[in-house]
Amino acid sequence: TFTWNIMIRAHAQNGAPSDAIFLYNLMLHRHVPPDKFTFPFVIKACLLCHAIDKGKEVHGYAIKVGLGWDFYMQNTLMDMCFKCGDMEYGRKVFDKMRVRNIVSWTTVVSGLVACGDLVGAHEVFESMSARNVVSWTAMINGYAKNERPYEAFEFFRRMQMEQVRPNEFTLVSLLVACTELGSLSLGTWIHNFALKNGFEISVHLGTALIDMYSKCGSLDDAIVVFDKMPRRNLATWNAMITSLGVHGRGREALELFGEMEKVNVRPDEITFIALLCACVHEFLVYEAYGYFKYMTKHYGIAPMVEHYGCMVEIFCRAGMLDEAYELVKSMDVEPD
RNA sequence: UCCAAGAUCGGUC
Repeated sequence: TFTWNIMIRAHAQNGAPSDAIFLYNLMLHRHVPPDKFTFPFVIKACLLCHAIDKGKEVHGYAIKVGLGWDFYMQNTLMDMCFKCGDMEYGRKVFDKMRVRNIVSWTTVVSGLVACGDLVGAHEVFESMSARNVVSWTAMINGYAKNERPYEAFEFFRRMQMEQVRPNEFTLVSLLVACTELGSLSLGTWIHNFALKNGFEISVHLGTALIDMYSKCGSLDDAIVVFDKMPRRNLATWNAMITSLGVHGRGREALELFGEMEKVNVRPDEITFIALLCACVHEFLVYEAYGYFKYMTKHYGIAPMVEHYGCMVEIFCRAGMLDEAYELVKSMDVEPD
């Protein structure tokens, strides 16, 4: 059973959730008894496959073998229900739980947030007897993502009054709220707060800072953050390239792309949207077409409607209406 | 061996 668990977990966590479910089926077929560790892995795999019915079936089986009481299994099941959009069933599982821990409550809060039910999430949140940093961050993130930045900060204030220390996730959510507000001063305050409290400028925090500074109008601060970051990932590079392009520094955006390739970060479709946008701003028709072709030829990325949109725009601005029309006719995606 | 929260995807309308 131990070995089966390891294998199921490995597949569930490495982008092969259907193989994990297959292994589970095989396990039962060979009469290997699953234990309490098996079920959360399998249900997680069901979540990743959006196989909500299979997840419910696994749950039923867990109950049958007497493991229906397990926190981990029940919490994972709830998480699956909410993330697959089945709010009612998620709540039903929660209501039926005889004992709940803080993770159960927080899972419901973040599940309702994921379903867009901020009112319901808030209600559950207020009825919690204890809240940790994850519970608070789930609410803050919900408000930040749903264009309610003031409430995000109101919860942050309450959280501090209750002496709960924010973590990196909290700060990233607050930066999203700052970006929403367009408030450079508040964003800078969060940045200083992070530095004062000993937070490393990690990949996530750094990328959120670059995005915030750029969208709040301070490209220079974004560049400083980018240059200081000890580690960067694809998203970091995309954020910086996008920012340069948006601020009319398209040439530098293209140069930065060259650096990105030099350090062997593989660009994605978003990188090329950023590059084509940079070309649009600088009227670089020839370069844009070069990148458009290069994207597919060198990286095997199929152009999306956004890429075509950039190309059409740049052709039109250059007065090359025939080229624009030809391109639209050749599209293999639906025009928007 | 197990559970919950986070970032980049433009301009325009």
